[in-house]
Amino acid sequence: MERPRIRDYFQQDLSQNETITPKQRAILQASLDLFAEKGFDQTSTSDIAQRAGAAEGTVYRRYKTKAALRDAILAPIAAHIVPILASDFSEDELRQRYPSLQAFVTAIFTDRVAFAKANVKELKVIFEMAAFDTERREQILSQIAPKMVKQMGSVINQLKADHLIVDWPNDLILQSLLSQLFGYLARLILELPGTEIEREQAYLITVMTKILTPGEHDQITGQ
Amino acid sequence: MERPRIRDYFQQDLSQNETITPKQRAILQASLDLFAEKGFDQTSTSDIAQRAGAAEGTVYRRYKTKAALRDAILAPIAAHIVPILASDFSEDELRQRYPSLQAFVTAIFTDRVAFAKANVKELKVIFEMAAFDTERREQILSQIAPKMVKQMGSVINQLKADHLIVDWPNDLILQSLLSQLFGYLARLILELPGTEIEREQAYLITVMTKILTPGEHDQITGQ
DNA sequence: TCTCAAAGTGAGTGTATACTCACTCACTTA
DNA sequence: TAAGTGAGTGAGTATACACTCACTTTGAGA
Repeated sequence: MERPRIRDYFQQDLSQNETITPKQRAILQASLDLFAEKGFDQTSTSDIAQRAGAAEGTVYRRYKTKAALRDAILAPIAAHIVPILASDFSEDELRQRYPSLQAFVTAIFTDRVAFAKANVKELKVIFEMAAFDTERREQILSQIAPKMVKQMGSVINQLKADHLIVDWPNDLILQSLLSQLFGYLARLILELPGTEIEREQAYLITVMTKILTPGEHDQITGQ
Repeated sequence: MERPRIRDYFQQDLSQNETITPKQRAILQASLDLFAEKGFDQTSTSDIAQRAGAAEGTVYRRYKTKAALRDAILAPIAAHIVPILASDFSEDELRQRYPSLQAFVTAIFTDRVAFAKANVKELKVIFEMAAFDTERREQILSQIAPKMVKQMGSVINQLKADHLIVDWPNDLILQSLLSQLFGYLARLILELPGTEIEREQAYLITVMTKILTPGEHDQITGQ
């Protein structure tokens, strides 16, 4: 495995923002926690102040509005976390040819799942935003989607050329893989009764491999 | 196809509630639309009154609180729509043995997808609730999940006995199928750039069939 | 020890909005 | 036609909450 610890990006980014005081850090943390627990609208600024052990005025010292506070939380997610989850590959990885399909699937998804697990709260907040802020959703998607299609696309094309995977349109392939990934993440985020997570993860990889394996049933029906 | 028009349940249920006046119906419809467009918290009762062409007082004549209004919308969804989507089969269908895997998958999902399409707004509202109302989510799930596991389980067991599908644990099979279904629904609900929906639907069935088809790669790895 | 700037404070303010209530009006029944 | 009923109304109320500002505390540098 040996891949860089992706989870650090977030911490990094938060502390890079000039010098952030302990109080302000507490406010960010409390906001993130409360937004994830109750949702943005259900969280009042006085809730935040209370949880952070600060006065309400302190919340407004750095962030002019409640929305700006939310944005300060979402910014590093949009800037680092989402691209990582959605598309970024190291150059090494892109150039590498995968010996087997299973190797590819394992390489791509293992660290992403681990990363998502480490950032459940952030994902919850960003999903809430994505659900009703149409404009912002489209903005983020328009940045992510083409990159993802392009980067994943080149790997997929390689695998296709090596006859390691099924010959379907790339967007359809991506859709079914992402569905599996998000189905799994949904269980994490919503804390659904998730028997043994380890077993699910192994299964996830098996299913994805199976979807991609070339075979006789690959013709798309009903066309 | 020839299956009963499931989408009528909702209309039915709404009008069954004693005698509902046109104004009250307009208020329910406006609420549903606005909740789906902007979310529950972003919608004020005066918004609703305005959209419905009624006075704000009229909103409160039948529904004592804004939350009660939301519940009046969610109740029929929880009572009919979600069970239909999630589990209910006609007795006929349960007794029937499916000649092929593809026939099974097609039968199960075609009408569900059609049904979901016809109820996008309702699904959006119920998903919003499910995201942050932990208690209610668990309540609904505890009603639905066992029924689904039991009903789908018996069909799955039959198919297993006939060696038509892979021999995985039922919950894992359900999870991967539902992931595909919800991945598809998410595109509908969020109105993501969805090239041609017809193609996607045919693909959905193909992928599900492929996941279920028995084969050599079926051993779950990393166990 | 004093000074100054920045961080922190919390009582106070304006506004949005959930909800109420005294009233009107359309309609039915006697 | 008179009385009664209940749906509909919208100005009014109480409250919660985002945001402000005059003031206090902290701590680094002289």
